[in-house]
Amino acid sequence: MRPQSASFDNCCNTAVRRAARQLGQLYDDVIESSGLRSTQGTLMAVVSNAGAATASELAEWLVMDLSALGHTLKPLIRDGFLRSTPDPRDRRARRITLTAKGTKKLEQIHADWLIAQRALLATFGEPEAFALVKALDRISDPAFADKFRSTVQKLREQPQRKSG
Amino acid sequence: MRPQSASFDNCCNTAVRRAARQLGQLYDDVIESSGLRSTQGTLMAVVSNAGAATASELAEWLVMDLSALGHTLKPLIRDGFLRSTPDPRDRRARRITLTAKGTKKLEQIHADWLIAQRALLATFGEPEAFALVKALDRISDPAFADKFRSTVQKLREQPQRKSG
DNA sequence: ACAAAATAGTGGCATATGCCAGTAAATGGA
DNA sequence: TCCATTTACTGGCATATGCCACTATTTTGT
Repeated sequence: MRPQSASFDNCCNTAVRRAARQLGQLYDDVIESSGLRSTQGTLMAVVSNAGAATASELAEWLVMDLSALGHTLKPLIRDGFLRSTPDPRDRRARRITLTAKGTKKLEQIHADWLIAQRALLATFGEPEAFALVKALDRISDPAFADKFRSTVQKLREQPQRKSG
Repeated sequence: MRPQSASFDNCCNTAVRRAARQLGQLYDDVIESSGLRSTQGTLMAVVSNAGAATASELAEWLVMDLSALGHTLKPLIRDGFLRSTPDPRDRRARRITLTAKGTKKLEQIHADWLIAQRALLATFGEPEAFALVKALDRISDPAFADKFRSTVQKLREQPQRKSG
């Protein structure tokens, strides 16, 4: 099979999803002994880093739908790794924090993650890996989304204008 | 919030998943009028390109679990875009093909996808976009997965060896 | 102060994706 | 030929993720 239909060549969306599946499988295997998935590890790391953020804040950083985040938080709360406590100053909001159990689990995951990180740098190349993360972060930037959307808008208003 | 916990800095897995969500939302919006998601568009494009591949072959190219692929094929078959016919030469296998309806739908999606592709190249930069796809394709290559796994193995056998 | 609008979450439904167990068929020896 | 193994798929269960509708609060405009 050719790498991809000529008509849909170089589709960044296709490529990024496929790579996400590949990396997900590789990282899941590495942290397998923790009993958690790499997606859950990421979520706990972000929660830990944020300290006591609201679901909205976490969703924004993760570029994730708020309700989707709520769904993914559920098993982690159910299993005692995370806690969701009402914010006394805004009774609509809840603050997401790590429990003691969650903190310990995150440390365990971190040890395994280090292996994965070293393996990635060694097999993909350090500068290449850093450049890749940088490019991906640029795509995840809300400013990129804004620019993309307004460009789509413009392209739709004046269809394929002949150059020259 | 800092870009990410210092301890989990430059996690390629986290970055690629986040970018996948972002691009997914952007591309889904662009092809929204088709009634399909960009993941489904990708799947149909791959099926079209493959001609009459088995689920196993499609799953391999997509770096996707076979049963996961089976699940995602279901709604497209149910809605008449794809067809799954038994292979007479190997009665375990089934050949996945586009229906006439699916072919027409894919053409419609392609027109929208072209807009998204032009917008991506314009906002992210052409050389940067091509380089990104190339890097992602390298990660999706089975050879990369093999190298990664064997490196993990080695790192586990001889933990952080002091250099020098 | 009050009503309209914005914000924060939750629950339901649908697709996306993975693992495991089970079925069916083909393949590879002895 | 016959059985063990491998291959192709299917179904069940769980998480991942998004959209929409709904509830509860807070904020805003007058």
